[in-house]
Amino acid sequence: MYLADAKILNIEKTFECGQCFRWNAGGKGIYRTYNAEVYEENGKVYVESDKPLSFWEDYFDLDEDYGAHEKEFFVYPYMKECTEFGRGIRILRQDPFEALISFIISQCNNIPRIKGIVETLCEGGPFPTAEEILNKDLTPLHAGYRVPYIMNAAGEVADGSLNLDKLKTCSYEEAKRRLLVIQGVGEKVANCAILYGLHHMEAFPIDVWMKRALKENFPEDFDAKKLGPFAGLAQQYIFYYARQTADD
DNA sequence: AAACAGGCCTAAA
DNA sequence: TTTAGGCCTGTT
Repeated sequence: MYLADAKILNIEKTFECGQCFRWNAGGKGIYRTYNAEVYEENGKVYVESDKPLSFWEDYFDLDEDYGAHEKEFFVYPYMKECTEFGRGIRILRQDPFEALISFIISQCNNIPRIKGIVETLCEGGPFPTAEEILNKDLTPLHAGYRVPYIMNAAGEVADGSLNLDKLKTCSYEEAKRRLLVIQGVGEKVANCAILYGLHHMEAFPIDVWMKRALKENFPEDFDAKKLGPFAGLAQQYIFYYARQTADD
């Protein structure tokens, strides 16, 4: 199925900019995850999957014209090179529960290990539901102190005290206030869950990489709010640029 | 061997 | 309101 022009959707950047953990390179220009494959051919991006095209158009946020929002980023001149470098990244509309659990796992971990733990949790199938997680033995994850955090979050979702779908429709502030109550969810994890899982585009997660990038390349009085309602996209450009140009 | 990795929690000022 | 130390585990 034809999905998008590769200029609009760059799959390599989108899957490797750090927002998701289950898409993996499956050959030249091909990315796979459970039951789906996305590939690029002659400047066009295609998807093969049981799910309908409309699902993927939504998943890749293709209705949104990112170019129209990028102008707001340039209140900070450094955003020019970040944006140029990252253009083609789409902020994925991921499943909120999967995003929440994945970013709980991400704390104080590196990407290969995060991916390993998430894969083990999925056992080759779809991402488990909250109920399935509660019935699982998580020992094989070797996720250490994060395990009780995972169990606790799954418990809240399973018993209905945390309704993630509802948080999609309320304000960014309200969603964050609710998520911060969960044990193991702090400012950073909450913002990741909100941006990648709830798609509130003003969320601006700051991790150690972002902290360094902001300190080195932006004024002392940097304020994410000045980037406008799509600050989360700006964050992705900054983060991706910082990581890709790091000399390690 | 010791330090660190895409944080968070708690205790203490 | 900010800061230090501990936390599971795997890798360098």
